[in-house]
Amino acid sequence: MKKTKTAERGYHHGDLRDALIHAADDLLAEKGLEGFTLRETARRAGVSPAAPSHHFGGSPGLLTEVAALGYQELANRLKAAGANGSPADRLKAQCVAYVRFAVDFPGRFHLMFRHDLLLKEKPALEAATERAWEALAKTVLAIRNRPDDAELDQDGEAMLIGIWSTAHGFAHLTLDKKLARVVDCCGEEHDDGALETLFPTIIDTLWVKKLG
Amino acid sequence: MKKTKTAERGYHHGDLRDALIHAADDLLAEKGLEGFTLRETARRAGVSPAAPSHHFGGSPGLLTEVAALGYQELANRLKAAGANGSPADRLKAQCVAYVRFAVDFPGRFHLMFRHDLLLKEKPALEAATERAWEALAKTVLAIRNRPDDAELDQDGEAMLIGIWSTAHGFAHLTLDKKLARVVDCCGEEHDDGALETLFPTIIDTLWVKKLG
DNA sequence: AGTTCAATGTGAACACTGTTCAGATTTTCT
DNA sequence: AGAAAATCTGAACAGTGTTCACATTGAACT
Repeated sequence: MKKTKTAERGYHHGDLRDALIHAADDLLAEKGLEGFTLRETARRAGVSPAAPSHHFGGSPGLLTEVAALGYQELANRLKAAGANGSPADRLKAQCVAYVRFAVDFPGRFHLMFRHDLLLKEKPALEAATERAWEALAKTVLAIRNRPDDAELDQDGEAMLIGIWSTAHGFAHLTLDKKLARVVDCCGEEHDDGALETLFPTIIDTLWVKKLG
Repeated sequence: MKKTKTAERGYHHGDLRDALIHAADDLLAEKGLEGFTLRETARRAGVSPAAPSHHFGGSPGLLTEVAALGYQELANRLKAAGANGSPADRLKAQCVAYVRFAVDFPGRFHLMFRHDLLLKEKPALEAATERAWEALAKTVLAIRNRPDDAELDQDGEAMLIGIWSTAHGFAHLTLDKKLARVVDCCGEEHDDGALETLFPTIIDTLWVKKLG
């Protein structure tokens, strides 16, 4: 069965798989994606450099697992943000939640969209992606006065892609500090300032104003 | 003076600087950003592995030069797309041009927004970025019925950021194949299909409809 | 002209990286 | 118990970016 009393300093770690995933996630949070290293992950888990490749078949295998975790967290936040309020409020809250996730976890976020580092066919990743996607889709359905479990029609999909693109692009530009020049005139906390005030305004004028 | 008859197989290459930049650009076009290597760039230019670092001080120095080239090309395309037509048409054309640039040069595009690989303070990069930015700004000014050389007010900047975010996010999602699931129902050439039909529709309903 | 001098490029080293693979170690199954 | 499967190691390999003493060259200055 599962080793519940593991991590006793044995030759066998017990649940090295999870330990490696979390070590990689921690490393991503500390040093960012560009600071990530398979060997450093192994070092933190206290195992040999070859151990991760043994469990995950290589670097992409491990990173895919971390990315799936990221999509899980993102889906949770999107669901929470889309829980209450009018459809317009839910939409706005979800867009802000999307960007806030990127700002809170830049390493995870960058990883999640680096398809050159991931194994896209992995079911864990696909399922987690689907959950995040559906959280947004439900809000679009609500906006368009459709039942919660309906299929998105073509206009709905276009709207969803547009919303996603706007949030995704804003997140990327924020992380790449491309908005600093524009925003630094408004206040010191430019990241939060742009996210908490400017970005909701954009979403509002873009998607919400035309609904009323 | 400048060696015009260079590349005669001498110890001194003559204009190795430009040769390295173009070798790197070619490599990016062939293998993408993840396939880029400083040593391979040197190999293609027919020089030793240490030569690039000597000229550019390291990998980021060289890549920054390539990124500046990319911003130049992007700015040219944006300017061309925003040359004729109504403000709304110009906006739509520029957004499509933005995404088309990303699809045509994924290596360059990815590089241009990887601030961890670039030296942001380099003037060549800053100037080229500014040119691209201004091409979009002029269109926003036209939409808002302001003179061509006016300053963007706060609403204008919000609009510009929103437009940029939408195009940027759509470009990223397209390159990361995140839209395949949605678009593959519409046709085989899904990339071009989404870019030439779906994306203009999105921009249209987002930004243009509210102008008339 | 000849000689200095800075620029330009080399080649070998260094400290890394991801990956592979035979073998050591441990658990699990029969 | 013994056999088989799972787990982890340690050393290798090819490849990377970067550094540094040293070669080579073109230009500038007497």
